[in-house]
Formats: sequence, structure tokens, C-alpha cells
Amino acid sequence: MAQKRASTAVGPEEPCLQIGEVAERTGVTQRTLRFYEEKGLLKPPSRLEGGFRLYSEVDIQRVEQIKRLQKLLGFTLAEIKEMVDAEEVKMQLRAEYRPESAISQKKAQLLRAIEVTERQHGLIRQKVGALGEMQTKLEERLDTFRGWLVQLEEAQAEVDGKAKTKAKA
Amino acid sequence: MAQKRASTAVGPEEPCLQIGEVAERTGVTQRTLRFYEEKGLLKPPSRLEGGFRLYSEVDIQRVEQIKRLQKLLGFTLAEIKEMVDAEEVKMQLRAEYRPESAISQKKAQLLRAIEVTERQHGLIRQKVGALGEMQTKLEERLDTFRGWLVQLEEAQAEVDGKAKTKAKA
DNA sequence: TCTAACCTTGACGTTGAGGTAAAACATCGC
DNA sequence: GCGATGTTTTACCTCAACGTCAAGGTTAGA
Repeated sequence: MAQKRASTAVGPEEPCLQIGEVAERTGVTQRTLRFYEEKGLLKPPSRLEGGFRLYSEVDIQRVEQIKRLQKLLGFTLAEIKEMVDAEEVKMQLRAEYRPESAISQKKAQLLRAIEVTERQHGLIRQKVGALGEMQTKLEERLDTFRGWLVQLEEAQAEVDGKAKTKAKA
Repeated sequence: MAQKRASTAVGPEEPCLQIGEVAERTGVTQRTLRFYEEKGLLKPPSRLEGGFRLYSEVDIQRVEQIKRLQKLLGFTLAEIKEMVDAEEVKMQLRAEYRPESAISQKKAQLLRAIEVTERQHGLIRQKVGALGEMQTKLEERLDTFRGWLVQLEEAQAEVDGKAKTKAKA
């Protein structure tokens, strides 16, 4: 069904998953995976000779991150692309770190990455703040509601009591 | 330009704002206001004789809440409608609280409102949790980046120093 | 009364984020 | 070598959340 890589120490970077399995494991459709690739959210995966895409475990993790950012936190795919791009820059910097190529260029990239990360951080702080406010508001409202509920139940009991008295009389 | 209500103590509930001003003050377009009304996110406002919509300050607050929920927190308009509907139920209950109409019916409504509110609360807790994680991750990354930057600057200084020595020799 | 500015409804267009269907190719097990 | 399944690309469809005219009604002010 898929490629065999028996003895070559298959780590999480080894691409050996076809699109169907990735779709199943991440819960998104194949269409969505191709769409994300098209939009630059997933880097073009390696391919089998016949042209079939081959993903790695790392790709799966990335898809899961995208889903979290999208569904849970309400970021748009464009925003998410910025984030994963920043992550990409990080990886790239880490990889390139050893070789002795233009220091000032690396510095510029690094500054850019820092800038993006700081913006993201600010955005998230805003969101956390707003969510915190909402949370306390909802808690207050729940308290109010529960108070009302108690009052209602007391009123109910009173009415019931009167009914009983009446029935007895 | 608009209705005159000179001496009748114009509170925040008094509808005296036309759509243009509401749009300007909230930063959404007139189209969006009509759209929200169409979708049930804003209750149909009162009208001037000519048919012009007349909004109140309360409506402005609601629009701002919608914007927060949407842009900051990533809720869909459908979800937001659920929320404002719950809010509506609350208002309704508060208004109806005095009159002696079927207690068990009110209780049912109240239970429903509590249920919705609890769901919202849970959702928000989830989001806060996820955002918190992201926040610490981003902070860690920023630390890493800044460390790298320092290293880069040291390397730079060293290179510069060597260049100077060379130039002197 | 007339006009500029504002508002109305209606209809069609757009963008983001995919869904769905079709026709052809690839792989696997036999 | 063949059929069953899985994949590829292309193309069109959908749904949400508005944007953008268009054609006409309303209001304030000179």
C-alpha cells in the first residue's frame, strides 16, 4: 500500500504517510490537506515516484496545531500562516546556525522573527484579557441565575404549602 | 437631522441615533448593521416615520460586544447569536420577574439559560487554557531568540575586533 | 420649494475556507 | 495482468460575512 522503509531507523521526520492516513489521523479531509499546501500552510511534502504525497509525523503535528489555532482560538488561515512561517524561520535559523555565513543577514532575519513573535504575543495577551473579562461576567451571571432559581423554588414551595393547607381544610 | 426629545430625560434606552452615526461610532458599516438585524443579532430598531432606523446607546454597546466576540475571540455570528439570545432571555426574565405567571415555566427558561451560559463558560475556559499555553510558548521562544541575538552580536564584535587588529598591523 | 445629504430595499459580487464530482493514474494483492 | 482501492489534478459548488452598486424615498436647511 505504501512505501517500505524497514530498517532505516524511521524517525518522526521520515515521510512515510500517505494523504489518506494523515487525513484520518488528523480528522481533516484530504481536500483540506491539499488546500493547506496550496495556501502555504504546509510545505509541499515529498512524493512517491507515482506522485503520491508522503507526509511525516511532523506534518501531522503541524496540522493539529493549525486546527487548534483555527477552531479553538479563531485565527484565520492567513494569521496562522504568519505564525507557522515564523516557526519556519526559527527552524531555518537553527539549521543555519553553525555555518559561517553573513552574520548581519542572520541578525536581520532574527529581528524580523522577534518582531513577528512579539506581535503574536501582544495579540494573544489581548485575547486572554478579553476572555478573562467575559469569564468573570459569565460567572457573575451564573450566580445571579442560580440565586433566582433558589428564589423561584422557594416561591414554588410556598405555593405548594398553601395548596396543601387548603386541601387539608 | 434626527428626532427631538428635548425634555423627556433621554436615557441610554432612548432611540435617537440614525444608522449613519451608529456606523461611524462603532466602526462597522451600515450594511453590516442591517445584516446583523437580518440575522437576528440586533433586534429590529424603532423607526422614524419615514422608515429611518433609530438606534439607542444600548444598541451601540451590543454592536461593540459583537465585534469583540467576533474579532478578538473568533466566534461565528451563529455562536454570537446564541449568546445574545441568552442575554435576551435574562432581560426577559428580569422584566417578567414580578408578575405572578407560571412559576415552573419560568424555571424551565431559567434552567435553559443556565445551561447555555455554562456551555459558554466552559468554552471560554478551554480557550483561555489554550491561549495560556501559547503565551508561555511564545515567551520561551522570545527568550531563545534574544539569546541568539546576543550571541550573534558577540560574534559580530569579535569579527570587528579582529578586523581592527588587522587594520592596525 | 428645492437640493444635498441621508436612508430604504433589492440584487448581485467577493473572499475565506473548504466540499464535491469527474476523469485519469498508481499501487497492492492475487 | 487485473480488479479494488487510493491518489492526482481540474473544475465547479457552497456557506458565511459582508461589499457594492442601483433606483428611489426622506429630511434638514437655505
